[in-house]
Amino acid sequence: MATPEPARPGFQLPLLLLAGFRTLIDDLHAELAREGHPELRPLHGFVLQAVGADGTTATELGQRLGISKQAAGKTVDRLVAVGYLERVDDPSDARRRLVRVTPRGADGLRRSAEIFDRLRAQWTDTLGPERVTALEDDLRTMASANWFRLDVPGWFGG
Amino acid sequence: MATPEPARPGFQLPLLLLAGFRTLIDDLHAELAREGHPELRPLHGFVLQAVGADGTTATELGQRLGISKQAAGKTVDRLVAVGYLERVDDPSDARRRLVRVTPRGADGLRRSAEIFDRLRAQWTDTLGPERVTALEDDLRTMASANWFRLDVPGWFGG
DNA sequence: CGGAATAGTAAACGTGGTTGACGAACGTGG
DNA sequence: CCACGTTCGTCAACCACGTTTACTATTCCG
Repeated sequence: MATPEPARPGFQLPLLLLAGFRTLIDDLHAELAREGHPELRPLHGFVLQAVGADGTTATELGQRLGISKQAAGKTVDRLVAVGYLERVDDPSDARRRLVRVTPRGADGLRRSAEIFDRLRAQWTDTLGPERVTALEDDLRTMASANWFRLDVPGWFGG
Repeated sequence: MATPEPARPGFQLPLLLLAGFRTLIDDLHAELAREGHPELRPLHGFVLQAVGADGTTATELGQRLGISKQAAGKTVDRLVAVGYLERVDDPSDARRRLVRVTPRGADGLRRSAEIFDRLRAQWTDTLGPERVTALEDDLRTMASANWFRLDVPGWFGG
């Protein structure tokens, strides 16, 4: 047992996927902080994206993100506190409280999209466009994506 | 503003990387639970891997994982509670408490490696071996991996 | 109109992190 | 040889993000 375990090939794939994701997210938020959005946390971009331009409710947001309505509500609370979301009463249903993106939230969302585009351009500059699209195609094939709805209205701007 | 935003290409890359990672991790833990390790949580495999065969201390574990020694200590507590790690006194330094993988922990680690190998084989069956190695190579190129030390002794069994 | 379904909130809890403080043990220089 | 500085572990308080259970208020519908 003094000899180290041999390297297992399967271990590297998840680590590399995670490292790639973390690299993109870390770069994104470093740049977002530089552009005036230091409070934006990694999850917030997904949430803002899931709220969408038309607004939504906490319950529907939870369904879109694959989390409970309570968790969605608490996340909305935090984003309201930092000024990226707002809650308004729904005049047509007194039970509902519409969640909407504020102008500041829309600015953060727009900048996030631009930064992600630039980061992807860095990947295509280094690897070549074909390699990046091949990588995306392969991940689309293998990632069952049953843990959240990629095709939900609001994701990727529809 | 009634028209939806056009789809931004940069948004998809991080989502796909995350989806790929989550798919692997979810499949791993579903299989681990089937094989007698339902308590093993996604992070635990990384921690067991980082402890390594020779054991380590909470402080060094924190450095390997890029987290504080307090966080590493609490994670070790949880893994001790479920029987995957043990703490023993260091006879050569009364301040230190060595953290070691128990036989049960070693079993979970071995099964994780085998399951990851099988999952990677599924990827090569679907995409072809060249595509998977190309994907890994490209991620190695782009993932700066400055958020944790991939080359630390203990990671990937050396 | 009354019961079922739905939206939101509240409370308690678990997990995984942080920072600050502190005692005990180590090691080294005067 | 001993006092001081460093290191290891832990405690406490806190935050982010998620869960389940329980509850109220409102709306929908037979």
